[in-house]
Amino acid sequence: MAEDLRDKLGAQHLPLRDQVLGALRTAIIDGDYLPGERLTEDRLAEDFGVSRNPVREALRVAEAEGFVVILPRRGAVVASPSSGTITDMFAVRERLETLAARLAAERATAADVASLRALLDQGREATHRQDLARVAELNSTLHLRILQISGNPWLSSIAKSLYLHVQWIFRLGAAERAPHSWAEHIQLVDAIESGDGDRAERAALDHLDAASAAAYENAEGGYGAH
Amino acid sequence: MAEDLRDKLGAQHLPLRDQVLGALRTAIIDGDYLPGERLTEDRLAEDFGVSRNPVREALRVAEAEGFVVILPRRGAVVASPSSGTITDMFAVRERLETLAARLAAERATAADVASLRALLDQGREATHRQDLARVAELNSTLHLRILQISGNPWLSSIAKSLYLHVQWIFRLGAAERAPHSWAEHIQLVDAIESGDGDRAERAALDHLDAASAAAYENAEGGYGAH
DNA sequence: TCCGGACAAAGTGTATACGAAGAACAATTC
DNA sequence: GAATTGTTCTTCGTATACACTTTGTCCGGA
Repeated sequence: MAEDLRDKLGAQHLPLRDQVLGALRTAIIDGDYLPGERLTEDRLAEDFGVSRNPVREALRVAEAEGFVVILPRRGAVVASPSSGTITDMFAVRERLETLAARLAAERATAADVASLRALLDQGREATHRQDLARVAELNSTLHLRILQISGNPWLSSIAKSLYLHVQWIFRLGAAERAPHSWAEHIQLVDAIESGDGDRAERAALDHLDAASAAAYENAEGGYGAH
Repeated sequence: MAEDLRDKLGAQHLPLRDQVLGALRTAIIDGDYLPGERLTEDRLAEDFGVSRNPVREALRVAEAEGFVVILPRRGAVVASPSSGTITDMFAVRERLETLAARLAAERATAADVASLRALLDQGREATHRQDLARVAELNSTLHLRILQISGNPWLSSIAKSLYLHVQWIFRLGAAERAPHSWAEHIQLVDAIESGDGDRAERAALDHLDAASAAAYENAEGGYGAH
């Protein structure tokens, strides 16, 4: 994995630390670095083809985001999401994503709704094609888009971070939970379009409950809480 | 301000980056560094008596926490909380702190309640003594303690970060909002002790509404949204 | 006076090297 | 076998260097 990441990183010219952070997040979410795995600075620096400084800066942020745990003088390890973590995360998500749905319903413009519908269409199509990776991607995009439409930057950034962790947990369990969630998505977008905040909240809640149930099922497979 | 901070930093032996981060947060919240003020790495390094590296790492985290804004190749400036920020923050806090109150009500042990009551007592006493700084401190401690009792680390860490920003906004407006909030606090602790989640949520909501109103009033004074 | 561009200064982004100190683990000693 | 001692691996922090951007200044020309 050292080479492909290094190549990708050379291309753009965002600060290296941000590229490293992005690559690190992705690597963790994708399971390239497994929970509990030790991440020494030298190793990461070599994997990403950069010096230790950008790595260190990326690690601190990754710690703040909950992807790694840093033990002073002992270094960083990939965090280990436990089943307790899942419960806690969904409890918070329930509060935040329902708020996002409400705000989105109250504030969405016609263009916003159109962009959501477009994602829905693409999702249906991708589902038809059995393109699970694409479906998962559209799923994310849809959620993130709703957060953005909510127009509350705090809400958006916090919920986004939580959402990344949800994705991580699903990936670890190797499940996609693709097909059955689109019906819920349609409900949600309909509710947002209606402008009815209560209804949007309810739709979001239904969706979350289903997602939460799936997460548990998925976790049963056991990627280890330890 | 360089000297006193430097002295404090030398004492403990947490990683320097964490000490710097703490000192930086405090300096920003206390208004030692004002919104919009430029924070060059060299300047901070000198203020805190450390080299650039720990400063840089602290800055990245401070950015993630929303205290500073970093523009690539242009450096960091202290963030400028706008009145929109206040609205947005309280909308999120309303969702999260009510959840915290509910969870705390459902999970608090007798010892937990006792520790809250102790804080309440100290608060009443400090109010009597007109020791506003101490009152503010106890206020924070109480809130943070409730978050901790909620037993949800995600909730706790997110709400804590938001709470710091609320403090910041109050400090910028130079208001303390000390006396009148203790009655609400007592209601809240009573509700937590009762174990009634709904009641605790309601109490937290009342408290938040009052705090939010005060924040607006405070902001009217105008520390500038720009 | 105002504009535009050359030039200098300041500051970030990144790499590298080095020393000190802590943690983990193995080897050795009693 | 338990305690002690070394050794090694790393992190943590400092210092230094340098390329590259951004910013600010100064100057000449319209």
